[in-house]
Amino acid sequence: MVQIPNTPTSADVARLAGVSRATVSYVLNNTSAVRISEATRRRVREAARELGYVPHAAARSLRAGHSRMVLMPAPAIPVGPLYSGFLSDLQWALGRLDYTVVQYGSVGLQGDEAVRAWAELRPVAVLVPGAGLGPEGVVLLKRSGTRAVVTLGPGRVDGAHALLMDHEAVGRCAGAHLYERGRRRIGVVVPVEPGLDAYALPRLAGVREALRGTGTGVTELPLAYTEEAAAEAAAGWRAAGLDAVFAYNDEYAMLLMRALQDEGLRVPEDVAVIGADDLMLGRLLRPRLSTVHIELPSGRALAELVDRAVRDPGGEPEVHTVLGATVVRRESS
Amino acid sequence: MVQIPNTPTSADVARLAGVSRATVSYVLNNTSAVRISEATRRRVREAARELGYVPHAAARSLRAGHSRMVLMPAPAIPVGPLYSGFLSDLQWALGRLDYTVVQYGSVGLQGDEAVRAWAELRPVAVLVPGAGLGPEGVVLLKRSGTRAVVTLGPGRVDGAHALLMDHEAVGRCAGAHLYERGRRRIGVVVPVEPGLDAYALPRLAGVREALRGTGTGVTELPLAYTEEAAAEAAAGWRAAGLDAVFAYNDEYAMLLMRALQDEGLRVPEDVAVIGADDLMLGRLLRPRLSTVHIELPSGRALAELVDRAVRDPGGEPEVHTVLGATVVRRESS
DNA sequence: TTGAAAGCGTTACCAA
DNA sequence: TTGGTAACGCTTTCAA
Repeated sequence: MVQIPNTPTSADVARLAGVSRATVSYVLNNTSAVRISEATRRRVREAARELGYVPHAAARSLRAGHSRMVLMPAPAIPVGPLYSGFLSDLQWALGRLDYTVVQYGSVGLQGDEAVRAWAELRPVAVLVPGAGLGPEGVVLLKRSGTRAVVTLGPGRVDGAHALLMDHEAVGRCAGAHLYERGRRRIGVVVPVEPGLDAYALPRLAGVREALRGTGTGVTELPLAYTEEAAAEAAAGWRAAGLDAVFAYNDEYAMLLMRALQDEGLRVPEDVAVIGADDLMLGRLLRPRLSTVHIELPSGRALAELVDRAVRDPGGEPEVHTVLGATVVRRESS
Repeated sequence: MVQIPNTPTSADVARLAGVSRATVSYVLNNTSAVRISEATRRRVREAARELGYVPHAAARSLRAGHSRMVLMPAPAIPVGPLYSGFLSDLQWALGRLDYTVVQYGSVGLQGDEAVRAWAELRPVAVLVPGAGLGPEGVVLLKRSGTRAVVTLGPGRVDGAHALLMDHEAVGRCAGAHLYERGRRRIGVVVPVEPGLDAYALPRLAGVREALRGTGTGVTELPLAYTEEAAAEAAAGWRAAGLDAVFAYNDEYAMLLMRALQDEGLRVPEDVAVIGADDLMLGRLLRPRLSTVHIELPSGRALAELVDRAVRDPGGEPEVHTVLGATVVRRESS
């Protein structure tokens, strides 16, 4: 008869090896404060291997009073290659520092509820992209033992470290560039898709700021990511009389540029188009798409910030302005 | 003097409310087997709120002997909108069933090591995309209490449930379509980027299968995702004499199509091009890009599979072939 | 060099 | 209606 195999515990390993649980712990954790004979070590390891023993992280961190888990809410919207690469880097760098990165699927959880769910896991650090965390959230996390809270997004939050992703700078770049190219009636695409406002509105504000006092008109253009919406926007273009558009990012730019061309407008003669994110695909269009190249912070730098913050939880919150924005002019502007 | 606030435990809540820890647990978990007076309930809740009490998930699952955590390794490569959407759906659907989805950052961990790291968290279920899990991994996970292991990828693994993503079908679709359009010398792009082989090779195999016995030549085309690589491939095109190409996906297709056009080749007259994934951007090209539309399983269906498997861990592994593939002919083929 | 035992925060059983 | 207590798996201090 087949025995349903119960999950082996360190006690099982101890029994099989003929030692105490303490000894098992010493051996498997290479505790240097205690000398264990080589023979015993082998017996223990062998027993662990034989049973397929895997330590229980919950029990361990319960006993230890802390974990090495860095928690991030999983992004709810599709992220581009830029951010994906950054995430991979970050995971790698934190892994090197012996942290474990875990993305928590918060889909469907609302602000405070989500924060409580994160806090239940007692992560040593929490990294929050975007703007979904308020000061109360930070307090709640710290109360439940989180040693470092880092936001990465447009604004800073009281009590948390911040990597300020200055999306206004993206808009400023684009706005200044279009102005310099002689454009004076500028449209700015603001996607209607939910969840993008956190980036789109600062970009719009950046354009406005760059053009303040120049007498240049800035028009907000809500746009859905569909061909129909783009065609509609293009159809009304001549009436609106815009001579340039900053299209939020390269994808919206490609969509809109095609619609404009189909409407018989010449790019860049009649209307200049610029995107953002410097996607490879933008170079393939004709005319080649101008874009704002965005430089994210290195994963290593962020990992080091996290590590510093964890080691000195009482320290002043660090605030870094990251995100380099530079115009890459191609042919569409 | 400011007291460094220790994380409040249920004992603290009990003390403040003047009741026992047991009562606190009853109230906060709405245990229906026990009747607690409304006055006590209020006192307990009030105390919990005041202290900012958040239960300790590790302690809870240690006591309970199980958790509701569904673990997935975090994808190491950028994923497109298709897969992102699927992930969001899945998280939402599992959330509805009261599971918590956690993506484990496995960057830098090798096969067995990664599996052990997952097992340490004692997830109730593990979902593994791709082909990184072997039968020993499944055994290890089950031994440490994982009630359901589901792979989602090209092949099945002993002991695990499988959602077979039949990428060969994608290739078969594309191959059959190109043949039907009269093409007889077909190239198939295989990205050189690491991590894509798991999808690219089955797609190639699918093309081969579709054309077996027809006397149609199938040529494997390694390609990097850069303009230079694409230009080089295009430069050698006439010599190779291929009259069609299935370009792995829409992004590689867009890249290659541009390079071919720049080389003076007419699409689709001289060479037919088809991609896969049905990205919006493919519709914006001229000629519009033909593609293989891929239908992933619904998040709800997978969530239900997971739930079934968790409830009946002894049951036979289910194997479902998912991933509907249909050709969307536009103008490039 | 090894073992016994305490305790981390919870919950569930059994008494009161 | 409420409280005491044991147990989950692990690490670590203290004692042998």
